[in-house]
Amino acid sequence: MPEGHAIHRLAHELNDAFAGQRVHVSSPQGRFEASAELVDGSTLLNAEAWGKNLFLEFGARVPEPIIHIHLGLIGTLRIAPLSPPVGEVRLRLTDGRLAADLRGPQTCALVSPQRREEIVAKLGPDPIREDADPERGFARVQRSKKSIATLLMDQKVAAGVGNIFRAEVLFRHRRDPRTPGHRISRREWDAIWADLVAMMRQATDDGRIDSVLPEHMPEAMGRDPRVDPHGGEVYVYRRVGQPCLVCGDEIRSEIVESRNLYWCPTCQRRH
DNA sequence: CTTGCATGTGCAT
DNA sequence: TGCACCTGCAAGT
Repeated sequence: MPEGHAIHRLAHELNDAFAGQRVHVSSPQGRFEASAELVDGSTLLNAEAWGKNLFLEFGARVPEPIIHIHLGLIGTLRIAPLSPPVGEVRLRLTDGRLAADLRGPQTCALVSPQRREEIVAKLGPDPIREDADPERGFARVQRSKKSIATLLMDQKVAAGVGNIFRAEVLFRHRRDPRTPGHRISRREWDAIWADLVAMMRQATDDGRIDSVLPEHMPEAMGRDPRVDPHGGEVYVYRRVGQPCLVCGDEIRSEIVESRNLYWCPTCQRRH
């Protein structure tokens, strides 16, 4: 579920299902019960995504209560026809026809508009948002000795980018993931940013990450047509030991800062 | 049945 | 750098 595109998609789905309506808000599991009661029966004004963060704005009270949700690694939020909750449902929104169930989030908290601004202020530009300023991301990259792979996972550099997008965008730009940030030129950053915008917005529309370009389609390379469990066609993500779709060399992986990093040692060089 | 792993983050050491 | 946390699923015993 949880890279930025999935959160933006969820915001759209929640708005389509509930925005402008009064909703019943509950916490079947109980862990969010007191806060759920405070907004129960009020109108969902808007659901908005910022990077991997989701904000649900409710009316009928001043200041407006906002539910801040971050799915973390394992959280899910799914909308389905109303039926009795199954398992550990932290938060449920329902209009009587559809129900949105939140499970296993890293964060589900009632916050004030001020608090929400503090959370947003800590984030860098989000490629999916129209208001994003890539300059802020480049400023951090340019003065850092950290690798571009590490920097792309930094939410202050590009909010919403996760392990799949960082691996795929670096492949698409033939860039060695270990290249220090200060060696990334302005021109290259602009190209990487533009690609993140394109890939992440497409993924938001599609509900899956397809990074492989038409000229490298897996069929042409004799690849097993089964797509990765994350639900898309990728060049390097989780393809350790398999042949690169471009050069045929074996895709490598290494754990960097406790996350798996994937890359093609032949296609991705320090140039 | 048990273990390990996952598209993530923050805090302690 | 390591670990805790949140949950579900797949693979192993």
